[in-house]
Amino acid sequence: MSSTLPESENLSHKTQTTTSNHKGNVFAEPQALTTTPRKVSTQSTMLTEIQSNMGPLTTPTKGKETGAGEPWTPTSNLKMLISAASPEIRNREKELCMDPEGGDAMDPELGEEGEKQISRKEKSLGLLCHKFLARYPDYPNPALNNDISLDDVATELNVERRRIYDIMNVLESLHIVSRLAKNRYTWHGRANLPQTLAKLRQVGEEHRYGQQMQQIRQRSLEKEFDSDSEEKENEEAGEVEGGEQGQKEMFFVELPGVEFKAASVNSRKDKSLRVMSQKFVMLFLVSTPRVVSLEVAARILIGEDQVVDQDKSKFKTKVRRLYDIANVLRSLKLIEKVHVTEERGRKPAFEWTGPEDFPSVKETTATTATAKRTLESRTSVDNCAKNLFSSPGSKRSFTRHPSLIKLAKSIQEDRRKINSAPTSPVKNDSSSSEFFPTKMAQLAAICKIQLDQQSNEVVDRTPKPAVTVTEALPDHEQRAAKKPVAPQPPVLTPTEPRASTVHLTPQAQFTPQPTGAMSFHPAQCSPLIPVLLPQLQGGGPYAIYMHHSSFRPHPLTRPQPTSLAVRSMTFEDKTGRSPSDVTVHGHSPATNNLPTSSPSALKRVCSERPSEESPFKAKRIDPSTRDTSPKLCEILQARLKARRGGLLSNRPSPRALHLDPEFVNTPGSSVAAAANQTLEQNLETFLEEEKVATSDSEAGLTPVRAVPLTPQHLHTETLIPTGYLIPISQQSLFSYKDIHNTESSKASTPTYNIYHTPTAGSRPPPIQEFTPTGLPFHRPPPASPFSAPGHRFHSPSPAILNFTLQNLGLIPGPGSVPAAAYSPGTAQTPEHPSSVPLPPHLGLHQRGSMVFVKPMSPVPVQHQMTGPGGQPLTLISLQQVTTPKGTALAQHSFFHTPVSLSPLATVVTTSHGHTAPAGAKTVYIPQRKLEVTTEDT
DNA sequence: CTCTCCCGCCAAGAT
DNA sequence: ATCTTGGCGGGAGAG
Repeated sequence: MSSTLPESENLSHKTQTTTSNHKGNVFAEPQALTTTPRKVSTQSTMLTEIQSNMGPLTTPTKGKETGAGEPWTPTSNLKMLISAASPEIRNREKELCMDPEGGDAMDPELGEEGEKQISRKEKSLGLLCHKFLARYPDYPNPALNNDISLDDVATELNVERRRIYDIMNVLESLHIVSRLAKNRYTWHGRANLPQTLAKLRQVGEEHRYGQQMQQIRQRSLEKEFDSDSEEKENEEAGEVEGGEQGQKEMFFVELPGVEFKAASVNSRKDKSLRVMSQKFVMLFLVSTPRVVSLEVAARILIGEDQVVDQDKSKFKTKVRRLYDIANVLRSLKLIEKVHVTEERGRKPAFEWTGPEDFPSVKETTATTATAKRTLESRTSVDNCAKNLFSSPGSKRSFTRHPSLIKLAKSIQEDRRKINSAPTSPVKNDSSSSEFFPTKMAQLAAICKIQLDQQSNEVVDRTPKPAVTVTEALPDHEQRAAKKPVAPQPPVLTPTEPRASTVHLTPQAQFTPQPTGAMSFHPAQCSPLIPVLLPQLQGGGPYAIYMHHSSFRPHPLTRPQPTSLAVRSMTFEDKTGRSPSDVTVHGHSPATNNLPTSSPSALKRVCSERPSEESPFKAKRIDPSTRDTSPKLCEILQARLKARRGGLLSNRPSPRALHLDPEFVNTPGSSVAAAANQTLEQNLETFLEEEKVATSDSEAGLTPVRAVPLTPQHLHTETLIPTGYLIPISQQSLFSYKDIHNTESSKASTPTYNIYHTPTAGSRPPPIQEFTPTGLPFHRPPPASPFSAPGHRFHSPSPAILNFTLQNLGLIPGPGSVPAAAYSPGTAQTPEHPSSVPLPPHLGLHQRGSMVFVKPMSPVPVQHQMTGPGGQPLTLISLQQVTTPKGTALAQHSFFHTPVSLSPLATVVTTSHGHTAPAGAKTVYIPQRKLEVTTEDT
């Protein structure tokens, strides 16, 4: 109420008389209207809208305000709500992570205070971004259409379009969204983030940003000494860096595999925001302390151009932009503001709080190499497609045209098919992977997230050691605490204002650093919780990218695995024992792995840094590529796709959607079917495994399965578990990892983990602790050596054991259905008895059926979803129980398909370092399956 | 004061 | 020509 409104605003307000048009599609915000018509509120909103009037017709253009009958903008409510929330809260949110609950604010009618003070903060880009992010899940189900309409968003959030562009540009730079067409963007969420970061890091290294930063820092010091405040200077220094020269300007870095965002790149010389944002992120990724001061960043960013002049103005402008970017990144929780106290004083800076892991560069490179190969082989067609879309530089003309994009996609598909051809050895080209990887990644991510969430509760991020950070910390801590579990976020329709607040909650969940944070957690909490996590490494798609720049000759020579090991399982111990038909192709030395990670953290658990993994992945990939498996995958994939398309319509409920539809649908796929039959036998074994797994899941154990895959394959994965979460104990995971890394690495053994669904209960962290021994099953008695104390992770998951045993023949096997019986889970789960919602029976016995959990997105993604209630869909919908077949298939596919590891896998793998004495533990699991695949074919 | 960074003009491109 | 994107920098709020 206070009168003090910014005058301008008041003035500006125009009535938004424009009520009239709204295009239909826009959904209106339901709610709306709040009582308070506050003029105040109106202010900004209206502005934007006005012009729009004209637009109505053809394009949906800006909507005017939602028409709804009320003139008042619905959004205004939002604002009000927000403002209503106490400022402190708001701040807190901003600073803290997201916050969870948040809910407070809303109800009050708020009418009262209204917007009154809309302090600048309320309008901050960061807050806006938050609101924006709250509307979409971090890991959206790829199946859904995750389109974002700028108009709608602008309307709903009640901001000018201009502001949305700022956000979108940054998000696009991280591949969180990609531009589809004119007013449309597609939401990818964080699924691609790991890849993107890996890529950016790589590029950053190539550009030697680290060095440049160093130089700049030094320079500045020198200057100081000198006395200067002025800047005279030497550009030379800048030039020296030279890094720039090389690249001159870098273009927008894309993830080829992922989607081509081709369109996006376009025009406007890609100067700014987008590129700037990427560079900025790169700085963090390459700088050792992970802290980058604004000044340094600005300098580097300016760099290319004329370092020389360094006008103050230019600098200033750059800084402004950096703030804009930083605000968005902050909302993403990738960075946090801090102050660096340097010699002279404290300077504003930002610290990276995002994921550290993600596939290391190496991987990337490896990938790259692979890609190269691929390229070589690639057909011209491919190239064309790629070039058109991927490379920014060239072809701008096409860029935005939607039709082209489609064309390109179709081409790629074709290509894919071609590749799949048996003969072609090569294959995997990045491009083909396109979405799939993404999807996979997403799925994986989802799982991961859930895990994270669970783990998070307790955890916090470790304090960062170095950096002199003076401020902010407190908040962070709090934020760390974010909400643990799932919440049920009230799902609101996006439109709703209130919702926004609410949304936060959900977001929080997601956000909580699924990606990055993890690293931290481990350190602290590790003891109890398993955090595990996963880093997502790669999100799967590693293989994909190709960088122009990066081609390096890395010939990775890897032995190709002749065998197709499709999946390998590992189980502990028994080193030799594993029936390996799996091929272990030589293990690579896997040397790397250095954990950059915190030394301190070490807890064994934590230890695993993803980075290490990289090697593995690469290897895995390779094999897979070569292997037949890819083919299968492709085929399946193709089918799936086809099917998917059809199916989509079918899907019953939205929830189902969340899960991967494809997955569900699968049954239909002829291929799969065929496979089934043939496979069945084999499958059964698998099934059992599964069952076990399931049961385990409850228990908390995770069985792992690995399958090699190439990115392309990934999509196949889709089949897999996307939605499917099963609880697992982390420990088991780790152990697997270890195993893998050592030897199996090469053999691609992806593992997949099962997580519990959140709903399922939050399983308490402690669970991990229990050793598998509890299991009903026995472990293989003999070999227990692995159990040796040293290993950090003790026992392998029972499931695995079972599996192996079965294979070995020790256990009865498939025939008996025992899964349920086995279900170790029951026995084990100590903790949350109650929690378990999905009891064994569900998962377990339905063989086919899997438990699906809704992926996290509480948020109603698309408007469409509202339904199920805002509730997060909880859980589990069993999938189609009805369709038995389908389910069955699904499973099969599940097994068969080479799974990508993607993030999940990575997770698993991580721990190398720790692994104890290596040799002993590693166990390989036999994978049988390839056969299956082969058969199919 | 400095740090942040909102606002929105207005141009470049797309249509 | 209109609309969409988005560079850019004035200038004001926050600290």
